[in-house]
Amino acid sequence: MTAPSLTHVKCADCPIRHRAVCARCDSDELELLDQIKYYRSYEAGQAIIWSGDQMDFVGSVVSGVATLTQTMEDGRTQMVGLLLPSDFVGRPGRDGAAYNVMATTNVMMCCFRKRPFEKLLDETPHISHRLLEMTLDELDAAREWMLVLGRKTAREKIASLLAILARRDSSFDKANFQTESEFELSLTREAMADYLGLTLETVSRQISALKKAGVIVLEGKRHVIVPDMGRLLEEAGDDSDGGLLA
Amino acid sequence: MTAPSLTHVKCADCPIRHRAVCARCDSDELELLDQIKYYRSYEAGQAIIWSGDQMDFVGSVVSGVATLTQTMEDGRTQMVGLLLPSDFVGRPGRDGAAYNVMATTNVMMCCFRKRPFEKLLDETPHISHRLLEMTLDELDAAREWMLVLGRKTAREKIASLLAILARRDSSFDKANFQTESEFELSLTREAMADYLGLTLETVSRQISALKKAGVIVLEGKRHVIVPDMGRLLEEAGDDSDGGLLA
DNA sequence: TCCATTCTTTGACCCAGATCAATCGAGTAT
DNA sequence: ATACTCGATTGATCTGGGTCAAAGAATGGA
Repeated sequence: MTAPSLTHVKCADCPIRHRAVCARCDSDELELLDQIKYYRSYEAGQAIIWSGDQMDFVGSVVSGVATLTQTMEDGRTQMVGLLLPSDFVGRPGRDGAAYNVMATTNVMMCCFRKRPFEKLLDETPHISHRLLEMTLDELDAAREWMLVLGRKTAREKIASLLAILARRDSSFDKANFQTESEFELSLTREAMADYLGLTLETVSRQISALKKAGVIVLEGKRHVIVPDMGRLLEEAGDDSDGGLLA
Repeated sequence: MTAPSLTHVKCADCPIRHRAVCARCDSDELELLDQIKYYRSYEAGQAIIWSGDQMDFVGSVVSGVATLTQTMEDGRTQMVGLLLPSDFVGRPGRDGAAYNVMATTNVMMCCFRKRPFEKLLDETPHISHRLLEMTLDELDAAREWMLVLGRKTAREKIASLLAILARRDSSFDKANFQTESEFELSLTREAMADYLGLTLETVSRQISALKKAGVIVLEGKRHVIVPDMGRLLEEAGDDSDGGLLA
């Protein structure tokens, strides 16, 4: 179940202690990866990639939060992915970007030049294997989100999003299942609305409602405390474990 | 762009002229595939897989239509994927099924026993490579559907679904772009509703509206004629090519 | 300090789509 | 024929969330 992580592998020579590809790589392969690797930072609000642009790299988020969004001509936008640290960006085998990628907070990306990375992929089965696994995980996540978008109420949508963020945030440790969690809410109300297929007003109202009901506690506007994760998952309409133990 | 298809490869010894894995395979590999391959048919309405079940095979749809659905405890259901001929089912590297898979019409599946298929995947980079490509395509499709679910009106949703079906149905040839299309609508109003995050009544009303507006013509309840694909795509809120030429 | 800007909250009202209910075929079993 | 079923249609009504509008926070210049 816990395959060698493609990310979050400590790396002695890397200032941010982040090796963005594969724990199973031998030192020659890591050498190759280092040669095609570079870091790049983006400021909050800045575009990382515009839909349709040529993409000459793939990579993964080291720190910060970025979003994948799709837009219709009339301006309606839908977030189709949330990129948290360790998430992969880019599509080997295709040049044009299919989505807008925006930095929500300041973002540090670990990038690999695309052509050499694709070459490496062809020559190194376990990297390609791991990438397949990650893509299948993303597909599962996207499909879970389709249920949220299609069938959940506004309140359930908000609770689902908060549950995801709580789960992904460092302070929540799923192995040592704890009922309390606490995290920084790095999305604006509008970004949440775009993720949930709602308006920002509805997001604000439902957050207030969850606050009033004691499901969450807000410190300031952005710091969220969840006194009881079970309660939050109930509000999200998830079955008891909410996929946390999956 | 048009990589060797994992499916739809003619196969002399196969009664349905469908080789479900890879055009680049050499004859030894095809031999191996044949050894782990079997066909299985399902009746309309029958479950192919229940969420949570052990899955001992992966495979692809040869004929018919199947659906991937997720269900909440209270019965709300959301279709998260539509499986048309050539679509792949199953997740190498995971045993439990994550969704319900239901046969909407009579379905013929080409199955591969899972363990040997995974072994083949490990040993045959181009199969694994092709599977990655297909998974990335599915991910794109899922994300496109998130936009539909989150931001489109009921009418646009119906038009989007009809456009997808028209595109996938044999009679529509995207290389030779034609303005008219015609296909069999193999989903009930309820199944469409589950795909679109609507109720079956709304689906029925919007189909009636599109019919009245001349966007589609119905012969009986299930045979759809689209006099002008451009018009349909407009109704779907898609940009002009609607991804048809992507 | 005082704007100005950006994000957020809250209120009042409205409407697209849900809900509830009745009816209408088209099979098909009796 | 008649009665049942299952899907589809259509109508009447209700409501969750959208829309429009105003007013609070928080931040950052000048």
